[in-house]
Amino acid sequence: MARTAGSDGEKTEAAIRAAALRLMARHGFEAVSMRQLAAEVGVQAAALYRYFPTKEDLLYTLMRAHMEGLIASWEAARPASGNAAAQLSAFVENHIRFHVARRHSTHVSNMELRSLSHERLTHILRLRGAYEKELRQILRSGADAGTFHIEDTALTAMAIIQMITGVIVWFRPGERLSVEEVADTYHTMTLRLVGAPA
Amino acid sequence: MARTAGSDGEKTEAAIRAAALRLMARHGFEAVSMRQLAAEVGVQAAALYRYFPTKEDLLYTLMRAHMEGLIASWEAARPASGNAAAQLSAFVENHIRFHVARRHSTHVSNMELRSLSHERLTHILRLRGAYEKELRQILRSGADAGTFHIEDTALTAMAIIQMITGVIVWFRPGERLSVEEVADTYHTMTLRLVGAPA
DNA sequence: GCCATAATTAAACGTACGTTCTATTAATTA
DNA sequence: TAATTAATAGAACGTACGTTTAATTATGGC
Repeated sequence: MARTAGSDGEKTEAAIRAAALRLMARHGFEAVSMRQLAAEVGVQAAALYRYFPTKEDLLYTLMRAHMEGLIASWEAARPASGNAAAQLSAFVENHIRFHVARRHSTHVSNMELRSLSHERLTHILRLRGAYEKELRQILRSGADAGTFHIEDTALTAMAIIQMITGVIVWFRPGERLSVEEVADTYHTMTLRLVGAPA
Repeated sequence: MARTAGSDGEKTEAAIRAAALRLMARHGFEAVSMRQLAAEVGVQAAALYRYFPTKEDLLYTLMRAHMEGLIASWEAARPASGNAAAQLSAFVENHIRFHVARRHSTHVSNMELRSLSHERLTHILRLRGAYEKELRQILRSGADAGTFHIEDTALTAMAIIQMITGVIVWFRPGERLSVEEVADTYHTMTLRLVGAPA
């Protein structure tokens, strides 16, 4: 056999991406073979190479899409003006909503950095750094205005990011709490964490 | 060649453990081959099988040691009495000190759970659950006493654990901040997070 | 209906993997 | 010093990996 009836490049590529995220989130990048991925898509392994030149290219594409999506999401959600507390609330809410809606992608992006080449790792880390800088700026502006009480901006930013990213480790949609409730509680905790008045 | 001059089982096993933690923390469990590990130890791959029957056994041994060490460390550090705030401070400080002192072990224990068999995964998660329960009890007692203001105990416990475990992602000893300063700042942030009075 | 091209299969390549087997040497005990 | 045991080396086994090559079939424009 060769080309199959109804085959379509765009659909196949999308199916590969989705299957890769699903499998890699569960088993890890190294543990997922190209044959296993192809089987999940319903295709032969060689067909994957029409869309991604190497396995690492596939990983890099997925990670870049995740980070660029996160940054774009924040740019769309960021309040045009408003005080630091409002900006921080928007940041926390956007972060949690984005990650909960993309569990697989988040797991892959957080766990598989070490499988990237140095060059590509650097690029992904640059994107991540730009995103985290947004949070540091919010914290600094709140501290300057006297709204927040912060000992160390960089350290507090890392603490907040780790706290709110960690949601996806335990959160399961459809269980005890809804995304809204979770986001709301984290938002409250974050504001207390930075010493903002209730 | 066969047995080498000065070879000693205890030393070799300790060397294997240390090398495994170092390599697996950097490259991940799946990416480290038994031959690579053996080379790091200065031994042939077959020699590893005298100490660990399979690669997964090695991982399990390392993870169990990490979790049991963490629990033992907390049991030794836990204040015999004292209010919830003091207990929480001790918990945060112990957690950060323990993990910073065991960077490699922590990375492996946090990242490689999916490489364990179901049975062994369950056992490690049980240990982790027991440890986290300690924190939830502290939070609950503080909330009951009116010292803490907590919306959701389980959620707050996860948020705190993720925040303080995340230290090892960015902390590098010998740089800008000392472990003492980091632990101190996290301790302050944690108390604010649970609404404890300054 | 023909032709260019897009999409895919089937088979193969070389390599590396986890693990096992057997032989060999060092240390320990008697 | 002889016998026993502990610790390792070296080679091999079967399997699975990422990737490449060549052939084959479906699709869409004329």
